[in-house]
Amino acid sequence: MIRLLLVDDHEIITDGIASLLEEDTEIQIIGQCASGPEALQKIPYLKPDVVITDIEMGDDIDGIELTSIVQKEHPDISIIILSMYDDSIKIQKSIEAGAMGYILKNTGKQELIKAIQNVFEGKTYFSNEVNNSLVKGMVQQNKNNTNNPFDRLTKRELELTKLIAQEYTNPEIAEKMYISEFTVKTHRRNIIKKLDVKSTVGLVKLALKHHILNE
Amino acid sequence: MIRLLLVDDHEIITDGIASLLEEDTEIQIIGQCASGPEALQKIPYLKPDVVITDIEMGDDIDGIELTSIVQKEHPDISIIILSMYDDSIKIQKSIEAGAMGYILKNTGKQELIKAIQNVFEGKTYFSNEVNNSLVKGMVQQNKNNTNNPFDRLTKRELELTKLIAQEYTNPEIAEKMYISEFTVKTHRRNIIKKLDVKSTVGLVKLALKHHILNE
DNA sequence: TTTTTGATACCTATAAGTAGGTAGCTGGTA
DNA sequence: TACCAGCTACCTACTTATAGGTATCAAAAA
Repeated sequence: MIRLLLVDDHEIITDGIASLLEEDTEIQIIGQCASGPEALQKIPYLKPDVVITDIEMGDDIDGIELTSIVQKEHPDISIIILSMYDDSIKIQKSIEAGAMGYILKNTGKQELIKAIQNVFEGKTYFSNEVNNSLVKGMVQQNKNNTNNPFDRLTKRELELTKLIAQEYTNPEIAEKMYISEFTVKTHRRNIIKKLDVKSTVGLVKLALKHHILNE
Repeated sequence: MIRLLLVDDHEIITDGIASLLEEDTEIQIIGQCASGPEALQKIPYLKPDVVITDIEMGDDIDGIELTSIVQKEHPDISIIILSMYDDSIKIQKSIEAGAMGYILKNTGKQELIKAIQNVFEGKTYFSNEVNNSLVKGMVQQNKNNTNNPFDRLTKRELELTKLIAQEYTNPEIAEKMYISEFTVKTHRRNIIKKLDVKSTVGLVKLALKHHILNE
């Protein structure tokens, strides 16, 4: 018997799902919440096995944040995102938040039940449609990254940037690159100017964003 | 007519594919290379539309690096990774490098042709099997991230970390948080000690890894 | 009530980073 | 041959960050 909690600010959705699943002998709807805060309040005593939540909700806590909090406080609860959107960024953020499944609101009853059963068993459930959107979005994100600012750097500048991003100090970098610390400082200045960042922090952020280290 | 270049250090693979596609009237094999460097040498004069490459090759340049270089120097060429491995990390790195497709070596002829046609048309092609591995891997990676070092920080420390990662200086942070610069410095020291990083660079790297900014 | 933790604030001292400037040498290109 | 970019190196000057230490107060927990 799977204890299922539904979270969506549209009652018609939670009612619809409840109605859809009412004949299922293995799934028991133990509650319906209209918001993230309400869900967080009720989870400790309702003790669901699986939570299905929408992303967009009217209050401060959206479904992704809810997922993150529930994951942290109740790691045994499996969470499925139920969304209208197959937006790749949202899918990625849901996974990062700890969701075990992501299905769309046009999903049929059979797939819904499959998703619930899968995550209850500790597996993941992402529909083919969601998978395709995710991958297409990742490829597109990468294309939007095509204009790589690090292409503006010379070979030595790029080498030096990698060492900065690996937490070496100027004296350490000087030693590794067989140059003087004066030269390191000059390169740093040129790099920061070329990349139009405020400081080393901005540089490191950009470097990680563009995967200049193979990590 | 799609001009196709094959890159794999196992001749039996490139021969096999060539043989498989020889009856296809829309695809022309214009070359077979046994290594990344060989491919990079030949691409400028062979001018393929599509490159199919393995990942693991004996020399310094693997298929992912090859993809990255080809993408940069010849952005009109579409690249498909052909691999034995459905390893999520490799799939992600392939996408980051610029691959438009990823198929496994157990792929049938029809799917191979579909992949080639798709990427030639500027679309992506990732098999369902690859998609599922990618998503499962991403979820698993996220689970491995569960032990979030930032859980060790207090509320104020976390708030201050976010401001550091947003490139604010100590005086700026002091002003934003209504505290003295001395206190900022003390917090910084405590944070760096708690997280066991070398410096601000390490802190920013960890912060980005754990998505503490909503970017 | 006592202890602990978190937040705040300050001291001294030093290292590291930032920012402006200058200049010479080498190799590649026009 | 002349020019340019990249690399290297140094100067002055200042800001910022790091690192060690100390201490008080308030709130929460034991």
